[in-house]
Amino acid sequence: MPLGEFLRKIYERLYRSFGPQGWWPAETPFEVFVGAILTQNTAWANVEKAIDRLKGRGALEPRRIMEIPEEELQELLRPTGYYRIKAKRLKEAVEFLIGEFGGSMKRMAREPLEELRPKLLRIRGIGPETADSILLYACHKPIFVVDAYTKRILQRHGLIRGNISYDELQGLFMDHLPRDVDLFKEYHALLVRVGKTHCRPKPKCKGCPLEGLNYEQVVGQEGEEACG
DNA sequence: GACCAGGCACATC
DNA sequence: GATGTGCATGGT
Repeated sequence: MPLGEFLRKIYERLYRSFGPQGWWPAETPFEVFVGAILTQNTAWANVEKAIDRLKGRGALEPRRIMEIPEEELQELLRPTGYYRIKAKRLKEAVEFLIGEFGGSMKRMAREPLEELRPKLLRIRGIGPETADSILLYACHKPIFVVDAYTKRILQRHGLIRGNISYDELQGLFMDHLPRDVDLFKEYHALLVRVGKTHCRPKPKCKGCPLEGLNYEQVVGQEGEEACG
């Protein structure tokens, strides 16, 4: 079975089971920008607390972020963990946004993907997943977001080995699926959705919509350990 | 109390 | 290029 067909099969099962996820959970593109940084290795519930604190201060806009003293910003971000480093990272990222695009997410989104992605990656604190989250969910660019769940799920279902790189894994989706923004948004959100419920480090395969799906079996090779 | 969460930078081999 | 470590709170 071609890889693209298998990837579509996964998507179909997830979508049928969970429905549209409507990602990213944010009111504005700038909120996506901030959330993408704050959620690094952090439970989303804790990110929401920090976002609410920023909103409560009317601080969820580029220039206000820059005005807040760093120690104060640290306190606002405390619930997300890594709050000292995140306060610094957030300021650096917002500084870039203001310097490059006058603080306008709309203007940033007008920049072509091929030019914008390298610029984001040059910011300290923004790695591939954070950059791609911003590109896809705030700028609506056709790029696939890879995260820990993506890797774990595909590994458990026999598509990849554990030593695959971010770029390779991203290419796997982008080379075998139509480059459709809405599809990419929904697909990543669904992977996180199934990951949270079933594909933890300790698998909870009961009731998982992907149960029994294994690429190695499908293509008739020696079966690696399937999920379930 | 251990384990985990929608990573990333930096050092070292 | 692969591997190891620091960063830190809050939920299960």
